[in-house]
Amino acid sequence: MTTDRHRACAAEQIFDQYLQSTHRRRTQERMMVLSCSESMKGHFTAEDVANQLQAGHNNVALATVYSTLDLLTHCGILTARHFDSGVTYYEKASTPHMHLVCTVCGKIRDLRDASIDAIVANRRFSSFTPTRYAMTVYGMCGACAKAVKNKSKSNKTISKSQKRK
Amino acid sequence: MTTDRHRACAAEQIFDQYLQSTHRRRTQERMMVLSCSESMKGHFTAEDVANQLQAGHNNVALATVYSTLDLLTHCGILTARHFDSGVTYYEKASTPHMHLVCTVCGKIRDLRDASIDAIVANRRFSSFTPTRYAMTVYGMCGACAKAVKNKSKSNKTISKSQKRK
DNA sequence: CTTTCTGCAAAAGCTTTGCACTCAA
DNA sequence: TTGAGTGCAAAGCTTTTGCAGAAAG
Repeated sequence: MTTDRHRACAAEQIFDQYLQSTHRRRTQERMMVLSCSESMKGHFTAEDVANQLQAGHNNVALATVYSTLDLLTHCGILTARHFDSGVTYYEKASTPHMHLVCTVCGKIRDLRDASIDAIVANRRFSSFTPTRYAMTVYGMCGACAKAVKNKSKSNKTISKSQKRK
Repeated sequence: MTTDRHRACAAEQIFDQYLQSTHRRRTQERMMVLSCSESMKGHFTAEDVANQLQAGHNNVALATVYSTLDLLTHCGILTARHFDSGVTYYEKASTPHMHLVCTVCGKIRDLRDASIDAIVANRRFSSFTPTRYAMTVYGMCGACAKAVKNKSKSNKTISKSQKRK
């Protein structure tokens, strides 16, 4: 709670400064997209943000959401991710970590592993200079494994909200 | 050379058997997409295949290319990859490996690292059961680093053929 | 012959762009 | 006041779908 609020506060300061230094305007829409992003749990899409804002009767055009998410990514508040679909997912920027993606229900879990970080940091890639890595492990989450075991006769129990494309 | 031809031969056998066992037809178009894929170096897109076939006066509709690449992926001849764009890249299936992607010119390099394989194979992910991983390291390739160093005044030397989206 | 596959074109899904109007500075 | 930002709609790109005609078995 407190941590989240602190983070949101810090994010606003970072964004303010970014807007100032790049001579952009501090519009209501941009601030709404920021606060909505900060309120999101885990991974979300541009459409998720637009929908959530709409639900709160704070309509912001999808095009504006996209452009603001782009700004938030550029100033380091968000990180953009691409998994096995054409959709761009955003998440609050944090320390490097890998993602566990369930290929059945689509759920995405974050997982930190120091040994991966160490490999990227210490390995030599000959003339290639690394700046960041994306590590995704695909498989089946516990819930889906249980569902498969329990009900092997009724096929496909994909929770609609999780399935994309 | 010889290895490539052997591989292509094996791929044709695998595909033939896959088509038979799934009661699909062995059409000229499917075989053309297969042989074109086998002749490709590194990573390629559906459009690359369609263009190459067209160049050889063997037109195959893009929709057919997509559907065949999908079959080839399902029977294990190709692997589909998604980097930081909405485009699907294909490559000949092989042992697990990571990708080095240059964020300047877009070049993709394969790199095998046993320690990554070992981490995924031996690590416990609590209730999550892994089936495969995708590890991508983003950064700058040697050629681009050199270009930046030599010509810091002339900006942007992105080779058109490599740049996507 | 029968049924699947292809080609073409149209549609779909995500994202970007163009333009007149709005509003932050 | 004024030019950057917004909303809306239209376009762009990659990928998928529908359907009449082609061809594999």
